Amino acid sequence: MAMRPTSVSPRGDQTRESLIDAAVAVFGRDGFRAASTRSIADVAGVNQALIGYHFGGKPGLYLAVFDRITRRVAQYLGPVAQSIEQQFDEIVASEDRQAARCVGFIHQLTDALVATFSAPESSAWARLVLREQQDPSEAFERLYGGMIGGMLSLISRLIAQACATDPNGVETRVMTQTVIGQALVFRSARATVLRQLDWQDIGAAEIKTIQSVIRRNVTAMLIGGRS
Amino acid sequence: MAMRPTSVSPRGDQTRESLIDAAVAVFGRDGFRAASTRSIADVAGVNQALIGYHFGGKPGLYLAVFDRITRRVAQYLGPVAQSIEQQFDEIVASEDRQAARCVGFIHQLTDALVATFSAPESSAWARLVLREQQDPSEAFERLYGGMIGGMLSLISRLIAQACATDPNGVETRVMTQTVIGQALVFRSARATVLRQLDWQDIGAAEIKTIQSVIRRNVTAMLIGGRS
DNA sequence: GTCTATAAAGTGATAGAC
DNA sequence: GTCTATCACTTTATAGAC
Repeated sequence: MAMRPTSVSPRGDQTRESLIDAAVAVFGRDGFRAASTRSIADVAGVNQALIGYHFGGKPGLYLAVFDRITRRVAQYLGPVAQSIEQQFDEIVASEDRQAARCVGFIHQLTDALVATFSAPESSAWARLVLREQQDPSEAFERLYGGMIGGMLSLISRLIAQACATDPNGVETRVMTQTVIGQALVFRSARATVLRQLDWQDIGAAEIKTIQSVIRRNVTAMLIGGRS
Repeated sequence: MAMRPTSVSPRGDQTRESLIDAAVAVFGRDGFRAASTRSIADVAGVNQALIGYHFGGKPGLYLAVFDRITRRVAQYLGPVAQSIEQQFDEIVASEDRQAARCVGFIHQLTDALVATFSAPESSAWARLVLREQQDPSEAFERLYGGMIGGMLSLISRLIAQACATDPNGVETRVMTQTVIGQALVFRSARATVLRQLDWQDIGAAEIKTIQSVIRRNVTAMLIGGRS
C-alpha cells in the first residue's frame, strides 16, 4: 500500500491541499461511502489516481480531512482556551473560589463555540463531525484527542470551581454537556433553528443574540440559584 | 412512474412494512446516496425490484421512512404534549401567571425529549434527522410539520408564560432552542458524551441523571435569577 | 404481488507511459 | 508527480415471466 511520500515537493503539496479541501466538501455533502473519489478529484481539479498516490486510498484521505478540521477548529478555540487555562491555574492556586470570574471564562468559551459553529466553513465540518458522533471511526479519535477532550475538561473544571463540586463527578460532567449543547444546537438542528426564528442565515447579529442568551442561561445555572 | 398501489393487500402491506423498517436502518447507517436498494431489500428479506413497485423508487422509500419516524416520535411525545397543551389553555384563560406550573410542564417535556432521544430506535432516527437538519430536503418538511414545529411552539409559549415575555420574540425563541439543545446534545454528540462520562450506553440510570440536571438548569434559567 | 435477468452507468484501485 | 486506460465490481431501474 502506497503511503504519503516523504519528500516535500511544492507541486505535490499543492495537490494534497487541493484534494483535502475538496474532500472536506464532498465527504461532508455525501458521506464517506457515497462520496466518489472521482468527484473529489474533479472538485480539486486533479487526477483521480493521485488520491491513491498521496493518501494511499479513500480512507487515508478521509483521515487527512479530520486532521485538517481539528487543526482549523483549534485555530478558532485554541487562543481563548489557552488564555483561560493560564488564568485558571492562578485561581486554583489562590484561596478564593472566584466563582464569578470562572463563569466569565465560561462565557468566553460559549461565545467562542457559538462563533465557531456559525462560521461558514463549519457547515461542511459539522456534517462530518456529526456523522462521527453517531458512528465513531478512527477519525473520531483524532477529533477527541485533538480538541474536544481538552475543551470538555476545561469547562468541567471551570464549572466545578464555580459551584464547588467535583470536576470529575457525573453531575458536573453532565452539566458541561448541557452548557455545550446550548451552543451546539444552533448547528446540529440548523434547519429547525432557521425555520423557527425565520432567519435566512446565522450571521453576526444572530450570533450576538445567541451568545447573550446563553451567557444569561449559564450565569443562572451556575450562580443564580445557589451559594 | 409507478405509485404506491391503492389496493390494500395483506401480503403487500407486510412487504411495505419490512422495507420501511429496513430502510430506516440502512439509510440511517449509510445516508441516502450510499444506501443501496439491494442491501435494503436484503435486510427486509424481499426482492429488490419491489422497492420500485411499492414506493416508485429509492426517493419514495426515503420519504416513507420520514413519515414513519414522525409517527413514531409522535407516539412518544404526543400524549405528554397534548396533556400540557390542554392544561396550558386553562392557565392562559386564568389571571394568574403560574410560572412554577409552566416550568413544571417544561420539565415534563425535557424529560420526554431526553427519554425519546435515548431510546434505542432513536439511534437510526438521529442519523437521518441530523442529516436533514444540515441539508434539508422534502423529508424535512414532513418532520417539521409533523412534530418539531408543534413542540417548539409549545415550549416557547410555556417559557413566555413563565417569564412574562413575548412568545414570538427572538429571545424567547432562542431560549427555546437552548432548552432543547440541552437534551439534544446527548444524542447529537453521543460519542463525545459516552467518552467523557465513561458510559457504555445511555440507559435508565443515565437518563435519570441527565433529566435531573436539565430540570435544575431549566428552573434556574426561568425562575432562578428573576421575578 | 413477486420474481429473474439484464441494461446502462458508476465505483475504487492500479498498471504503466511520461 | 501526474497522467490515461482499464479491470472487476456494484449501482438503480425496468422488462417480462409467473
